[in-house]
Amino acid sequence: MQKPFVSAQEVAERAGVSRSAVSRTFTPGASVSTETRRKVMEAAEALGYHVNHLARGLMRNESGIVCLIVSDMGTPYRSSLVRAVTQHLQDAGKIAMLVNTDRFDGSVDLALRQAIRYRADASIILSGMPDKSITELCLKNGQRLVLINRDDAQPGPFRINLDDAEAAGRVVTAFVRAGCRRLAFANSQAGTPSLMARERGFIAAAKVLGLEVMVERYGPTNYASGRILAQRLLTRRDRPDAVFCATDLIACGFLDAARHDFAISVPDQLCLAGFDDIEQASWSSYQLTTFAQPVDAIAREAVNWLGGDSIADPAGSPPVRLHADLVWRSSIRGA
Amino acid sequence: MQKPFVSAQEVAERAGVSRSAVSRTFTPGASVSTETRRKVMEAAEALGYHVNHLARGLMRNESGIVCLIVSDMGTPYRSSLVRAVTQHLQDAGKIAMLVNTDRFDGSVDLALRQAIRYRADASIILSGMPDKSITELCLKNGQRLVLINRDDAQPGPFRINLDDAEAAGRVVTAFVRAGCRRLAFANSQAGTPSLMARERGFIAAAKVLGLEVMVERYGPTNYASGRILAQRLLTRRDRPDAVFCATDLIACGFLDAARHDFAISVPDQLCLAGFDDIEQASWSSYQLTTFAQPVDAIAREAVNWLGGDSIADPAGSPPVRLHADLVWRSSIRGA
DNA sequence: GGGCGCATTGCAAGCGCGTGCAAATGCTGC
DNA sequence: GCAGCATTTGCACGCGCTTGCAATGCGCCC
Repeated sequence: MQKPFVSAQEVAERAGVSRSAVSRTFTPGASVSTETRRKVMEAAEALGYHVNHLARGLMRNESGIVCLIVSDMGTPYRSSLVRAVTQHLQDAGKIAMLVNTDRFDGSVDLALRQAIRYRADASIILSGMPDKSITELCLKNGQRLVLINRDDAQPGPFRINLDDAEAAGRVVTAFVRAGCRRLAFANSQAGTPSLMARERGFIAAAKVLGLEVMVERYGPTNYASGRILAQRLLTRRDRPDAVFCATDLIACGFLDAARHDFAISVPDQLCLAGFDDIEQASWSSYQLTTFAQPVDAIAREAVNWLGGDSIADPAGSPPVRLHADLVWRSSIRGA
Repeated sequence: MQKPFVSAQEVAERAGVSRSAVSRTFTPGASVSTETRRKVMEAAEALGYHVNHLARGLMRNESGIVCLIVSDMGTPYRSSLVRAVTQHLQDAGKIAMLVNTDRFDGSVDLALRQAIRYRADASIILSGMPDKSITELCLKNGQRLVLINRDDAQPGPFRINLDDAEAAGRVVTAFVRAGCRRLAFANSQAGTPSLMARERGFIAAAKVLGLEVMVERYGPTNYASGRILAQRLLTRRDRPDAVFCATDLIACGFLDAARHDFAISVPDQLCLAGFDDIEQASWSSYQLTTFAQPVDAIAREAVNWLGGDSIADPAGSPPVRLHADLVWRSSIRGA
């Protein structure tokens, strides 16, 4: 199709050595004399030679490619996670392949197939849930699998989760300490494991203190849903005085609706908390009290595991559980 | 390193055909009888066979990989662009490889080297500017190059730009129509071609109407810079009554500072415009009048060009120039 | 029945690379 | 000078795939 790239062969000829010498020059830890190495490097430089990683991957059975499977990557939290993961992958000498699964359900499976085709060393799933059969196919082929924030029972993949439920408990404490009694949880209808864990944790912690929780669920996990949820919760006769939003995006929408549509003052008349600590949460129009996703730690954990000899534990290890710090801002009284 | 994947060889044996038959079955347009195709498919299914795209790329001299070179991908505009591009690439049967260049200067060159190593069919540069020598290396090797929103004179790559200057002119009109006379431009210090084009266009259009423009530049292109820029511009004796921010992110910061730190009402006392139309611009706390980046059109344009036989025009074609629609919201009076 | 054209199939070469193995080289010590 | 050793080098094979070419089989028409 196109002019072929320069090959090791050509470099070898120009340098007056064998092709293996070239190969070895670019293979760390191989045996080459400094003299031939110099000659090879010189020729390579002159010709603009770069090792063909496709061919190398073929030989080594290790492509260096890691597949990132993501939906909603235009979203602040997701994009920051993608950023962190690619950064850590690069630092580890690997490269990220990005697959977008926005389009339709089942595209996670398609994405994993794509990962297999390109012989990715691993796939990191940031959203959605693959079919059991396909994950098994991946694992059987020696492809590593990382699931981030999607704690299903499914064993085999390496899983990284947050202490969602425990975090939700901390919010209850904060709300009650601020004098709130009418608690509500604003969730999306996505039903993601981590979202549900927050919801359950919130309800459970409230129950311990003898408090009921109004739960409302609507739409996808975004700003618009937050507005709708506010509409629903703030028009109730027993209007809540404290709302935990499953996500910062929802919280932003909720807060905007509360202030602008209902003229409710936050935090005086209404306490609000979110989750993720997206950048917007810190903007002065929001100043949202929220939980910080340890994005960097998540990425580090995932990439480290990929590097390690994790064959030791045969798919039986429990999920890694990371801590989400509570970031105090002014959407809850009495910081 | 790891259990090898199942190969075409094994499928062939199981199906009782030759390896070529398997290959042809998975090559669209190749000559295979329906009977053998069936047998092959059956065996492939049973064994969980997937064509090795690394090997295929080796033969065809066409990997199907397109390298995306990005910085600040946690940012709303950038991430939405990445999203759109990967989506279009997937629809075109290609796959995106993501390289993050946040770390340091010169990493764009490193990224392009990486693209060459993986024999990417093309590289799309969304941020930063590669060295001339390295782009030449890419082009010489038959790798296609797309530059988005970085209009440097450098010919060779395919370039997609917006009508930044013209858009800036429209803002001036809107400001003047709203009765503003003291115009300002709030820019970052990044000095990106498109940012500078907006600045120059704004100044030029104002001059035509006999108006001077106060220009302030500070820091990177983000919210925090917007706040600082507000600090600088709004403490002037001849405080501006209309500010065009180079970016929505800057505009958000500027608006927040104006409202919360200076108790200035927008748009009554101050008209504001941004650029990009990030999601936050539509949030009710901002309601920013801004220019919509035609993200989808940009992505489509780029991917289409990759598909076409663009060898026809030998690097001499002028940049494609797309139009940025003005989105009217309430940060300028008199919509 | 034989010759012809066509669709299908298998063979084998080759894409660019890594690597085991054996040959070659350099060096040391006697 | 030569055996003995360590280091370096080249050869050749194979990774999984595509594809040109020749061989095979089939149906068709004269």
